Amino acid sequence: MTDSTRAGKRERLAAAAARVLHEQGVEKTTLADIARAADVPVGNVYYYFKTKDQLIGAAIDTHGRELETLIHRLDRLPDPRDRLKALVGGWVGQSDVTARFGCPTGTLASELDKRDDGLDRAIATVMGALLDWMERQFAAMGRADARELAVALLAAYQGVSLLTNTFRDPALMRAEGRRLERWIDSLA
Amino acid sequence: MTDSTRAGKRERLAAAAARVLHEQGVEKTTLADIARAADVPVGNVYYYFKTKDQLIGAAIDTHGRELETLIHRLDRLPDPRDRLKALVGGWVGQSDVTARFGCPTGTLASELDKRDDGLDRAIATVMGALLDWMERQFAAMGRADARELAVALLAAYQGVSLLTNTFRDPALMRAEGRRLERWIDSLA
DNA sequence: GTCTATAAGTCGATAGAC
DNA sequence: GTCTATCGACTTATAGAC
Repeated sequence: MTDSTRAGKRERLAAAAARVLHEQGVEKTTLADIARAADVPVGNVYYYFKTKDQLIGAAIDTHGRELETLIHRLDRLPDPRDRLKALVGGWVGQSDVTARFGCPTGTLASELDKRDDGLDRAIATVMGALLDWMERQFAAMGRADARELAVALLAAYQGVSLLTNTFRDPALMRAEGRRLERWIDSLA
Repeated sequence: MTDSTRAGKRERLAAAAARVLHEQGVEKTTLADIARAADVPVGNVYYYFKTKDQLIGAAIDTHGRELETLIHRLDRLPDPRDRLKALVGGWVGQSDVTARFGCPTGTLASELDKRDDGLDRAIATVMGALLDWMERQFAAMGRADARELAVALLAAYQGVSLLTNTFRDPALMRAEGRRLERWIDSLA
């Protein structure tokens, strides 16, 4: 089998893992679940990943790259205020998925914290990259308290994602999105 | 064995479950872990609870009663604004525990959502009771948008709890607490 | 390189001794 | 009523056939 096919299966497994881990949670997801979603035989997973942890790590990397792609798209907007509001708009656009499964990054971070492996540091790095980007936008708006505002905005999203998921009500996310856009506009 | 001792063991199991489930997470916690924490023989757990789910349900009830006790204490304060700020102050006081294990209610809600049983509705009820109480405080302050403000405040706490836990940094919770107190004061 | 069969271990739950 | 011994199901991981 050629290297390209081999790489294809590896990537398929990582992408399927990212999706299934979000929907079912880390502990409830078996390697069989991921293998089925990726259309790869169960026992064959270990040819590509030595342990389940390594596969989870690959899923985190995949998720991190998707988040980077989103950030690069937002960077095309000239005004940092518009970039932040576009980010909020993207969250609101995902409110139905969030009501069912929660925020992909947040639920993963919450679950991985309870495990002994070092994977919680990997998801913290992904979340830290988003936080740093948000801080740069607030700084470009001339705010001296950019870091604190970035934490507040990301926390507002993570929190309303949890409530949206707990009460299974996408309207919570939509209302909070409107409130956050007004808040961004109100900042000097 | 008398009924009082039996009730004592039941309550000890439920209280130990609430504590261990918060620290280790639902899926990582075995019945042996809970039995050990409650100082009850492992197999004997099934005399008091028919299934693991029933024991988790009892832990949720215990947690809900603790939250009710807190709310009753806050209700003694005459000003609704002071009640909300005292609630925030309580969150900040728990920032070290939150950095290690996250918010007890939030992590439980996030984990139970991934399970098939109906326990996610039970924790949603607990969280809904807190949300309703917060709404009443904002309404007493004369706010027509009391519900939306209650969602925003609870979301801010849940979100910063997740960030505090992910980055293992209690200072995040303390800074957000100060910001939220200023925000409450700023409301008409 | 790819996949099947199975080993090894864990956990929830039960049967039955005391 | 209390507790021990153990069953049965499930999951990760490996050995080895093709």
